[in-house]
Amino acid sequence: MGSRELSKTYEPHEVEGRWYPVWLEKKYFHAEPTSRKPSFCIVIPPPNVTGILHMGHALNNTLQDILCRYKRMKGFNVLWMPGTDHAGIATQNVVEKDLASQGKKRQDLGREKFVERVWQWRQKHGSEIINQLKRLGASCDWDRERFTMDEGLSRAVQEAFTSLYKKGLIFRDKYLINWCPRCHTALSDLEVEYEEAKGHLWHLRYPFEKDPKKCIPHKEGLEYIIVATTRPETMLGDTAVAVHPKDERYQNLMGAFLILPLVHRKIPLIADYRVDQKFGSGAVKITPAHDMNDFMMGNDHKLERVNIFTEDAKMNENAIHFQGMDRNECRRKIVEELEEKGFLEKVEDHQHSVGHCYRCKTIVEPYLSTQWFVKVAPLAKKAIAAVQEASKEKGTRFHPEQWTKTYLNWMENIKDWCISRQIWWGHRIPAWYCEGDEGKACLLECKEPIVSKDPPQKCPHCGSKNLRQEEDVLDTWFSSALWPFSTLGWPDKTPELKTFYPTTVLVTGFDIIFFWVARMMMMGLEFMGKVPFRDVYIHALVRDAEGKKMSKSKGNVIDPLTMMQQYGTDAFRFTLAAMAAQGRDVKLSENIIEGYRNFCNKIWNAARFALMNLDEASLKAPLPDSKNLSAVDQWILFELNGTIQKVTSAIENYNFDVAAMEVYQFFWHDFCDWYVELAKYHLYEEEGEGKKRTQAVLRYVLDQSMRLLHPFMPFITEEIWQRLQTSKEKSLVISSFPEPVEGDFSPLARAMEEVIEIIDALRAIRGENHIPHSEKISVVLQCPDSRKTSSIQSLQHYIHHLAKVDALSIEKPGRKPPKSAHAVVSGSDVFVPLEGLVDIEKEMKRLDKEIKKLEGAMRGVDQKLSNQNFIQNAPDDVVEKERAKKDTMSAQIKKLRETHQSLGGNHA
RNA sequence: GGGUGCUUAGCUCAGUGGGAGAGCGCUGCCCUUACAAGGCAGAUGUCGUAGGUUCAAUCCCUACAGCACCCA
Repeated sequence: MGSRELSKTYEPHEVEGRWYPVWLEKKYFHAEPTSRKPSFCIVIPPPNVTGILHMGHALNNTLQDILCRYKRMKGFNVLWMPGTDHAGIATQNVVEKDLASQGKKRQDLGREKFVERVWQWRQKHGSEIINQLKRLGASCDWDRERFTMDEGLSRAVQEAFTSLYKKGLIFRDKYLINWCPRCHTALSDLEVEYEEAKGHLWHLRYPFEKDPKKCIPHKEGLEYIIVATTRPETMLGDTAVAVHPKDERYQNLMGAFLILPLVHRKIPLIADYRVDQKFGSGAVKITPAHDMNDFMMGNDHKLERVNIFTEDAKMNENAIHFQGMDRNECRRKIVEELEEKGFLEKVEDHQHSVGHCYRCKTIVEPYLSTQWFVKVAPLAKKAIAAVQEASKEKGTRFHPEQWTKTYLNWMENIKDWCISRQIWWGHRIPAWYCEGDEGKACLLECKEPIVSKDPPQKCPHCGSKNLRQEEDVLDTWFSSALWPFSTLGWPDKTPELKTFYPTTVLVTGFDIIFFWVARMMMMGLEFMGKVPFRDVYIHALVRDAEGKKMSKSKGNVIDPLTMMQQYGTDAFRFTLAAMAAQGRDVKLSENIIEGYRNFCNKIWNAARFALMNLDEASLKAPLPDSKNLSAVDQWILFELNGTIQKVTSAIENYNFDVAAMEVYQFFWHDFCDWYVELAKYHLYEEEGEGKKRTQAVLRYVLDQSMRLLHPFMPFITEEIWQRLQTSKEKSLVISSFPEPVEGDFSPLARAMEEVIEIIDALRAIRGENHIPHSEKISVVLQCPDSRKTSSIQSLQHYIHHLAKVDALSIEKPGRKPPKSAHAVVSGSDVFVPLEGLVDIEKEMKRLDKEIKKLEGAMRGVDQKLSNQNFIQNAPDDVVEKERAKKDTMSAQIKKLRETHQSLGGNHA
């Protein structure tokens, strides 16, 4: 860092490798609960331990990092709690796949060896995504990194489970659950993804029982009833046919019996209000063991449940001669046989949605089995209230607010949560079953599971030591639900919990509001008595340029690591922030990132310019007292102050895109386009005070800009900022965020605005008349206001400098200079004599266009002012504004017309 | 079937009850000693359609169309 000079072009890699190790070494990201600063805490949405960084992570963590870095600079004790999630099914699948490549199955290893193997896998691959987050610049407190399967978090899981069980909020029951026949486990309702699929609707004939003693007489000729189904193979498990009780077609048939084809089981025709009369024939087959609606009807009508599948979704012993077949094969065979025997009425095409496992995409099977459930209704009640009654002081608020509805709607219709999984990788359920001692009968109570944090020594009922632990593990989301407090040390009463709970804000995507946010709300309120976070910021999902979800199979994945490699991390992060408009998808394409890479280059070169023009003395110089500052200095400080305010309020309100755009606009278009160009006059043309003052302001504004940009672009800003430093502060990470400079800069800033306007007008004349840059022009300014005249006079060197003017005369309004281009700005007239310079025709065209534009605007204003209702009803200031507008415009039009005429035009 | 959101410049998207914006792209000029990954200038919009509220609607309300997503 010896040299302050910067290389000619911005090379992100040189900069980005340098600073992160320093930040870590100095422990800038570490938070202590004993700090006296106000606390700010975010818990990271833990990525899957086996995962690699994708665009979703990149966006999610960039936004969190912006908040954390901003708050750190604002003087908060910032804890960004990092960690990873054990991702039960996903991780088990990955390791199983690895085993399969060696021709082995997990069963070959046995549970213990297999779990050991998964731990090895984690050891090897678990740090990959963490390193990628570091590459992104994430300012997490890595000393506190947690994993959902580590010891402390496992203890939290056991504590939570036993506590909920004791309260009756966890129970075990035989129920119809979603079963993945490939993963071999139960799934919660949320873990099933529905997809529209083209299928068929088979209309089957179910004949009535002929035995008159057991059969109510029915309409002549009606010997069978038609039922429609999308899954004909499930007919093997039918135990009834249901119709709507008011369906006229079946009125005299209620209570009749049917004979199930092929199986020859006698099943009743029942009446139930849940049947849709309009669907098919109005009669539906009821398969309580394989359909959720049928299951509920079966319960109410006390129907038998006949399971026809094995755990692999193959046909079991109840499937007569179809036993052993795969469910798809069975479907084909059964349809064939039904048709052969005359039971098939017809087949229609049918669109319906089919549930798939969210981990392996296999079609899930509604399956009857004994599982553990969380009774969520009582927990949801509090979680609803905490959001509904949220205020500044308590509860949880969603940003953008619209997500509140989504959350509440789901919470209010919540169903019990199936939490047991038949896999090996995860938190094994802390429940034991008494197997009883040999030759001794067990007590009835022994059938109850023994739920305990520590392994029980003996059965509390019969004293048997022959106990068997529950084989099932818990849904990964069960441990994730505890994340905001388990990571802070719960169930122990730690200082961390006291200082950082409730956490300040959760940043996540809308796809896991139900999976995760809702469940954390319930568990946080249950175990901590307080909401887990005060704010929830929901960001968009990253999609490709066409708005499609990125997926490997579609091949439209943009890899964040490639983008960082190619354009630099800072540019990439800034892109994500700039595109993170609330409530929208982020449509990402490479050329946008490229654009922000160019912005980085601009920053780099502006800094390069500054460093080339600053010496050691000016680097140490404080910002001069405001009364000593020039108009251009005051103007840039005025703009800086506005930018600081806008950026601050935008970040505070999670408007990351607004914050990014504001600072972009300021740095490029105010600082680089104008201030730097104007400053060159002082730096190149002056010596002494004027130059020194300009150097000090240049350094100050650049320094402040680096601070404003740092939360978005941590690396390049640190690099530049360090080179501006002479002592004191050690790192931008722990420096202070800008506050507006004190002083009223608006009068001189406004004077400067007028000068800028004049320069703009001259540039437009030059540009449209194609007067080359090398050609100097003479300018006549006519200004009726004497104060304005003197202010322009004192600032005229800027006009000379930026508009390449050689002769500038400032006079009272009078005779128009002949053969001149003419523009009207804020009350002054700008003339550029054109004789010998350009074709007069061009200038006439330009004037004509300008006049037409003004006339168009004038018409609108006139329309309003001639409307009596407008004059009467509109607020006075609005009317006044319109009047002033009209005056200015008509004066401008008049002047421009005159000039047009004087050049030979024929304007009336 | 229920719900939520979207429709603004060629593209991607901001935005507001009183004169339509940005980035990219496009056109012209310029290698002006920080930057050609740049500078200066310029062109482009019945703000989805039809009604309504209002002095005033791109913005608020209603209906419709199209698109996206969530839930069943």
